Amino acid sequence: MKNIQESIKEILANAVNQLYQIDWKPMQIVIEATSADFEGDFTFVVFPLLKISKKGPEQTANEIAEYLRKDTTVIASIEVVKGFVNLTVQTSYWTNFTLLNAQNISFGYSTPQSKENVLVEYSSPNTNKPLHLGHIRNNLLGFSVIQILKANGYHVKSCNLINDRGIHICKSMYAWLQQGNGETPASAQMKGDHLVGKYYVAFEKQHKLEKEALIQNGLDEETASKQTKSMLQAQELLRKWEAGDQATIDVWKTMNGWVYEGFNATYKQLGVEFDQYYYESETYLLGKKLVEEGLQQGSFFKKENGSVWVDLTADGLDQKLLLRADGTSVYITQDMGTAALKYNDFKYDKSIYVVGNEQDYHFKVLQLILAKTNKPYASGIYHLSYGMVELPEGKMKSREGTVVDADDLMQDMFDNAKQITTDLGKTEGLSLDEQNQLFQTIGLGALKYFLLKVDPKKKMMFNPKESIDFQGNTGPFIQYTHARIKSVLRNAKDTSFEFDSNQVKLSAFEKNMVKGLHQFPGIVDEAARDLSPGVICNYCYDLAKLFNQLYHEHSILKEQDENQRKFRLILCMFTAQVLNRAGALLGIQMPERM
RNA sequence: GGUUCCAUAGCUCAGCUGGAUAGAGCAACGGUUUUCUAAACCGUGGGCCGCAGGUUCGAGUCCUGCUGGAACUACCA
Repeated sequence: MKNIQESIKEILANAVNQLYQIDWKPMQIVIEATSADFEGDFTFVVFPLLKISKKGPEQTANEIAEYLRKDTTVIASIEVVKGFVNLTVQTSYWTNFTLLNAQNISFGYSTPQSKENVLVEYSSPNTNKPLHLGHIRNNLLGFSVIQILKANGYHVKSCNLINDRGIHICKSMYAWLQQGNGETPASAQMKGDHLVGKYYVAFEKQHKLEKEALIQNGLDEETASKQTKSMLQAQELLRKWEAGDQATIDVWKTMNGWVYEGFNATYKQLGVEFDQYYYESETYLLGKKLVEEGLQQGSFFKKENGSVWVDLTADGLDQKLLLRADGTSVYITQDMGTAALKYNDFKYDKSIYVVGNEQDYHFKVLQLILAKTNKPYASGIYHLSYGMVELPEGKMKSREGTVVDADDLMQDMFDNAKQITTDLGKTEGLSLDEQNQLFQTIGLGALKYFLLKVDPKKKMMFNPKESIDFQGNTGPFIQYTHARIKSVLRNAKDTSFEFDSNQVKLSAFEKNMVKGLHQFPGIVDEAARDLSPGVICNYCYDLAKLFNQLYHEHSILKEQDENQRKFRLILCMFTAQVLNRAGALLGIQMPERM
């Protein structure tokens, strides 16, 4: 069945061509959903036509309306308001649409894996400290974007690049060696990532003390920062690591192992996963090799001290360092290596990096370098840049302890969900396991919706003092709507859907509901185009709102008219289905009851 | 200094490629349950859409300038 928008465009193109002797294709006709304040389903704006019609807006609109009224097979009625032609579609279209799609579980989704190969890299943590709220935004965004792309028919794989190497982990290692007394996650009764994070903080504390002492002795801050005993020792560990010193590598492996265990627990709770892991310790050497190649091709150049650079002044940027004078690699070197490795593994058409907007410059540089060295995958890389999560006092900073820990936050959400659910007396009849499952679902639903509803590009505010809402435009509101529908469906005795759909009359509420459901495929498409889960969130909220209005205005199970009652039940099924599918795109589960 | 991004109700945010009287939630106040889940529904108040120009039949949306904020501009990752 052709979709209704296309049909209307055809009809309009036909009308306009006949009336004004032009040759417009249906493609050129723009229609939009009629504003709620007016009668109609779709609206055609005539202003762009005025130069051709050579008449006023109202007169032109009336001429078109007059022409369209001759054929009522698709369009039932037309109303003209100033330059706007408001079209009302035949009711049978809406009822048929509902019957056809209510039980179609792939409604809104494209044929699987018919489009390009896309690789999405997300999460990409450092291994010296636990995950925080910023990482949660990253993880949820990455996961959701993957689901959205899959729903649109892309062949998608995910990966996580672990920054397991570098001065940051050496800092934790040094502090642990100095102060740890062999402490382990088991002995400390602490998640491994938190334990390693504890030593990172300990390092920073000691480093700060030593730095202040050096400043007292007359050194400037920058020099002092480099000259503390802690920092020199951490640097020494990094050198030993690069030289392959066994004892150092053993400590490194052990501590990273603790961190991975901790990360995996957090990932599992968040519900995110990865097809493939990459480790910086395994990609940076390849990066170095690529720099050497580029040097020989003449894409890069060497300075007197032996450091290697790329000149991007022609592209409006500066010169950028690729290898230090001592031959060690920098961040971009490693990313060149990873890009090559990823392409080799996945042969992607598009490679999406879910990384914060503080690295906009970095990715601009990376893309230019890949293009300069004629890599076939240069044009396919795309930086999905998202804004920082800020606290009322500003940006989160690990070393200053102003971070909202991921595990703590999830625990808070769980506790809040438990509190509210218990207060509302909704734990009755549920086993302890079922209760915990429910608190988890609701708590995470609130958190995920809270983070995903904001446009990814924009920075967002989180105030730890004000807990995340469970009412209004929130995840639990949508989950509640789903549970409410499921409750109605459970109570429905007559589940046969044999009835005369021609007898169904659509009230304003029912029609709004159907129109809302009708939008879903377009929304899924839009979310993929913009790589924005927020689009899905807004849609879920609107749809849930529409259902609650309908629910309040109409009785479903007690409706006397059998045709009408059965149609409403179908609408319920359809709505629950779409909420469920839309929730899946966000990683939000829809409970059967709550 | 340079580059990029942002600015909408007291607060947190929507507003699709320019379209009709700028919308939600929270917070405040008031109402709705003998009836399918009240985590709901309805209502009231609250806006020079940062400022000034420009393009257009039409600008929160596009262009220019200005003000305010953020990030980047490291031989850190």
